[in-house]
Formats: sequence, structure tokens, C-alpha cells
Amino acid sequence: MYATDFRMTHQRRLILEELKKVKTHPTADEIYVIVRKTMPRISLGTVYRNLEILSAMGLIIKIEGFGNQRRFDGNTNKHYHIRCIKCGKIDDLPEDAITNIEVDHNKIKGYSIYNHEIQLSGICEQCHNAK
Amino acid sequence: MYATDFRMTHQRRLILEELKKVKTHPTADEIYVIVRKTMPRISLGTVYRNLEILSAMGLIIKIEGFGNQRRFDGNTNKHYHIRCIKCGKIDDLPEDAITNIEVDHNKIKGYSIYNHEIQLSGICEQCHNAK
DNA sequence: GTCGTTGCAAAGATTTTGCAGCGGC
DNA sequence: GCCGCTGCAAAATCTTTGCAACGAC
Repeated sequence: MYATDFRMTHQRRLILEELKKVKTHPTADEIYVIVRKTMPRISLGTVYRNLEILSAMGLIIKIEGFGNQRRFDGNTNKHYHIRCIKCGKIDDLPEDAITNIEVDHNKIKGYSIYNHEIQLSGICEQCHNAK
Repeated sequence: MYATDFRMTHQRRLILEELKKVKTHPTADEIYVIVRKTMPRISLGTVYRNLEILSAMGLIIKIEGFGNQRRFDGNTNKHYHIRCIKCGKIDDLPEDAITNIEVDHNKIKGYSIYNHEIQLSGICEQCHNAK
């Protein structure tokens, strides 16, 4: 699938840096637009490949499950997301918004659990006001 | 987007019935394969349109966020899912597997919350044994 | 009879991939 | 210098849509 040793190319570093800079949760195409300002000849395929590799390396987070388009998050601290069902915007939840969750591994027979994701959905302030 | 009155066509009813029958969480394409056994001339576009409408009607659940492909669930009771990261299979979690979750709406500024989803990931028994 | 729905096929959207040359280490 | 990586372009995958005929109510 991937190589076992990775090289930090200019393209890879730029994608990583730009993703760490923004507070949004951009799609591959949005990242493509951003990095082309610095590196106009970069290809969309390279962006896709590097996002995949960076998330496999644990340097960024791949967000699937909000609409059809994959999104990426430069913040690798464990946190949850909320999505506006009108405009599709994704925001981070404050750390203390969800508490007390308990996952009983014994109740889930046959699986070894690796991770859990929580995704809220609602309507954001702008969309509420625009209504 | 959709019409305001819906007609229960043969195609729509069949898709709904087959989805209620299975315990899996099929993709549109898998449902297409199933319903063609009964209705060979049904088109994939019809399957997509009806799955969209049925989920808008609340008769089925649309599952996004596990891999790239949309899946559907005939079980409309509130429940969570777990996905095997090796084979992609999705199972329902037992009701009591996740407890005590508290969402503090006041901590989430600007949003009115409509829903929350929880998705676990892990390795299923078959994949664990196959290793 | 009205108008929502269908099958078909083409288009759209997103993501992946083959390849030859390039460039990190 | 090796071998992972890139740009390019084509292909693959998944989903949506225009249209004329059809069928539910």
C-alpha cells in the first residue's frame, strides 16, 4: 500500500503546514487551491496521495462521514466535530461539551475496539440567522 | 428537492421491504443487486432516488462516514454502529454498549443541536482470526 | 387527468492510478 | 544511486440528472 519509509518532500511539507495553519476542515480540493498559491504546479493527485499518507502517519486526521466529501483536520488532538446541516460547515467541539461517555468493551462481542468518533449535527448561527 | 406527496410505487416498496429484511448495512449497489432478483428491469438510478427519499421520509437510515460509500439501514431505532477497519463490515452495537453520554448544549455555542452519531471502529472476529 | 416516478443513458463529482522522469536521503 | 515521489492524464468509482413514457391516486 504505502512505502515503509517516507520522505519529507516540499509538496508534503507544504500540505502539512497549510493544514496546520487553518482552523477549518478543508476538502482535498480546497487544500489544492491553497497550496497552489505557493506551488502552482502541484497536482491534485499529489495532494490526494499526501493527505492519505499524512493521515496514515498520524500527522493529520481524515474525516469521513459528513456528507460525501472527505475532509482533513490538522489538529490531531482527540476532539469531536459538529456539522451544520444547512451549509455543511464543520466546527470543533469544545473538549468539555461531551462528557461521561462509557464504552463497555465486553458488551461488544467479537470486536477489538480501536477508536470511536462522535459527530453532532445541527444548525449554525449564520444559517439560523439567515433563515 | 423532493415532491411533497409521495407515492408508494412497486419499486419503492420493494426497496424498503428488502432493506427491512436484511441485518446488514448494504450500499446502494448491493440493494440494486438484491431487488433485481424480484424486479430485473429496475434501474440503479431508481434505487438511489428511492433510498434518498425513504431516508428523508424517516423510513430508513442513511449511514455516511464509514469509508467512501454510503450505506443504508432498515432499522430506524436509535442505535450506533461499529465498523471493521480490515473488511469494512458494519455491525449494530448493543443498546447498552455505550452509556452515560452527556452532551452539554450550552457548551456548544452558536449551534442548535439536532442529532448525534457515534461510530466505533475495530477489528472483527473473522479478520482477527484470519490474521 | 395530474403529476410524481421510472428506465435509460449520459453527465457530474470525487478519488485513484500508470508511467516516465525527478529528487530526497 | 536507490527507490519513493511528482506531474500529468486517463481511468475508476460512486452518485446525480435530463427526458420521454408510465402509473399511482
